[in-house]
Amino acid sequence: MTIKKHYQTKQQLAIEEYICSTTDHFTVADVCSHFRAEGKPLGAATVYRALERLIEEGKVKKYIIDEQSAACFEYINPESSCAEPRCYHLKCRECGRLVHLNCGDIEALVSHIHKRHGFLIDMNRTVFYGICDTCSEERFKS
Amino acid sequence: MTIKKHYQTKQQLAIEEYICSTTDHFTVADVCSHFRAEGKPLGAATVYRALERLIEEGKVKKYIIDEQSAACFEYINPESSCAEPRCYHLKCRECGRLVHLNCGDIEALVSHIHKRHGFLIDMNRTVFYGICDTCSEERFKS
DNA sequence: TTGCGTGCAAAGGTTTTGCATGGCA
DNA sequence: TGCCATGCAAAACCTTTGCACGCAA
Repeated sequence: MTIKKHYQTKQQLAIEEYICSTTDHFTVADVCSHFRAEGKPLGAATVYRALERLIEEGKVKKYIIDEQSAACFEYINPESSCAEPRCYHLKCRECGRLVHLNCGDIEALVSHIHKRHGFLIDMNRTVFYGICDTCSEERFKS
Repeated sequence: MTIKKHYQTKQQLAIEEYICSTTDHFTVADVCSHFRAEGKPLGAATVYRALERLIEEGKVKKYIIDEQSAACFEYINPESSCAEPRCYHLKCRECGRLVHLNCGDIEALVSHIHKRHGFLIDMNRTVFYGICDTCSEERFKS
């Protein structure tokens, strides 16, 4: 296996700059329409390929919200707590909020499952789905 | 809103009988090819519609494994362990295999995160991504 | 007889791939 | 100059929908 060279292109920089400016999650269609509106259209394939690379670099995460709508992506700020290896992600199904969690118990579980069940979980690719505290309080009120 | 009548057809009975016999998860394509092999082909639309109904009835669960492969379904035997909430899913990024895991430690973690971090994880929607034992052995060999 | 279910094909949407061209190093 | 990235279109894929026909009740 050979190491692939990585060229830095205008499109890639533009994409990264744009997604850095987003505070929320975005889809490939969002990125495309943003650049189309600026008169500098980008092919969807280019966006998919750029995001794929950013995912490998750990700068972007991909979320499956539901299987027949477009995938959601999110920029991971390298200076935020997410740059730490002990940062796990919880996604609220209700409000869509992404919660960061730093919890040693998760590491313990990953270790346990590796030793006892032979499966090595990659927490950078895994997202817990559920309901956040705010939304569960909302539910009780109504 | 009117209540819809529910006709019991041969196809629906056949589908339910087949998926009862599965111990694992299955896709719509699996169901179709099973009946095609038996010389009694079923339209995919029929299978989707039948499963949709079974989901409403609580007999089947649908898992989103990843957004561009087919959805996974699973029969919920009312008497089996899967009726319990202790059935978790691990997806191998290498071979794509979906592994079932029954591990009390996961429940403990879910409980811990709920109590200490206020987030209620829904394990029916959460899939752990990683590398399975078979694939990690393959890696060391090469 | 009523009206739901089926089956086929077509449409819908997202994502991937092929290939010629353009651009980075 | 070598090779990767881009862009366009086509393909691949899963899933839904429309419509005529069949079949359960």
